Amino acid sequence: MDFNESKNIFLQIEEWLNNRILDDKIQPGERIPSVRELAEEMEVNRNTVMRTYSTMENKGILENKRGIGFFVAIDAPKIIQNMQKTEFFEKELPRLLERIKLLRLTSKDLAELVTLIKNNDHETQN
Amino acid sequence: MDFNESKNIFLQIEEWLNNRILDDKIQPGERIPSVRELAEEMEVNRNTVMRTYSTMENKGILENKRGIGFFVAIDAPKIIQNMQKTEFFEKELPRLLERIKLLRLTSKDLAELVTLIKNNDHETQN
DNA sequence: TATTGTGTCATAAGATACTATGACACTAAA
DNA sequence: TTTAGTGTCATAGTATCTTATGACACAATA
Repeated sequence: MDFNESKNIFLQIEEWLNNRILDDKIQPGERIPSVRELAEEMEVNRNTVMRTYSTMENKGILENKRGIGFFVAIDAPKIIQNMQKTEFFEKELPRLLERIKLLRLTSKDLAELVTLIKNNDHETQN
Repeated sequence: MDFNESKNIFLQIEEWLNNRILDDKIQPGERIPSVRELAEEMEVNRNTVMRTYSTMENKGILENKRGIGFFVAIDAPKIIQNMQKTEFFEKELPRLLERIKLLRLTSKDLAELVTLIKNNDHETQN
């Protein structure tokens, strides 16, 4: 995995895992790779992965069975979604709006955005 | 200034300065606060500010006159805009699209975005 | 010239992230 | 019971960011 130099690795792994859960690539109740496995796969130290798993366990996203492994909590998707939605509207969106203003982005740039979001309307009730 | 814990301080200062330049709060040719001044104002070490100024000088955003101070380069806004536009379309936008998909954002959430961008159309030729 | 404010450089120290490694407790399965 | 795979903990070392501080060269000004 290629990591962003300006952000902690264990946080980037958490983000990666969160996205996989939200995207149903890992499902609630399912077991995730062991600390050692993921560490080797990502070419990272055991302790770094351990730190990711621990923080996610504290947030209720992961559950742990000693001697067996880590599992995705049943309501993990909901927890992640709530967390990220808050983060999105309170920090990322304001930052995005500011960026759009400063960079003078136009409707042409917006096209792809709109069509994508329209599709979400059809899937969910609003 | 309140810094984000998960990102280097000297980078956050750079981002802050870039935004002020793009927003015309600091204009090309204008002198910016001295290393010591900004360090004190932001409650940060001199060397940290120095690092920010140095990296920005290497990018051509700032110019330096020894014994006098740092100045905003004439074409600083253009340089910053090019850099950020690239960054935006190659990294932030893909990340945003992914986030929208995962969080199932709807048109209601999009409203503010659209109106803002429409305004940019009136100001710029496209 | 003397003073003050610039940037610049060097050194040391602290904090934190990450790595490397070993050892131990627990669980499942041969 | 033995073995292999889990998580867990402790220790030490490395790298990087940040701080703290002093000293020096340069420029503007009284």
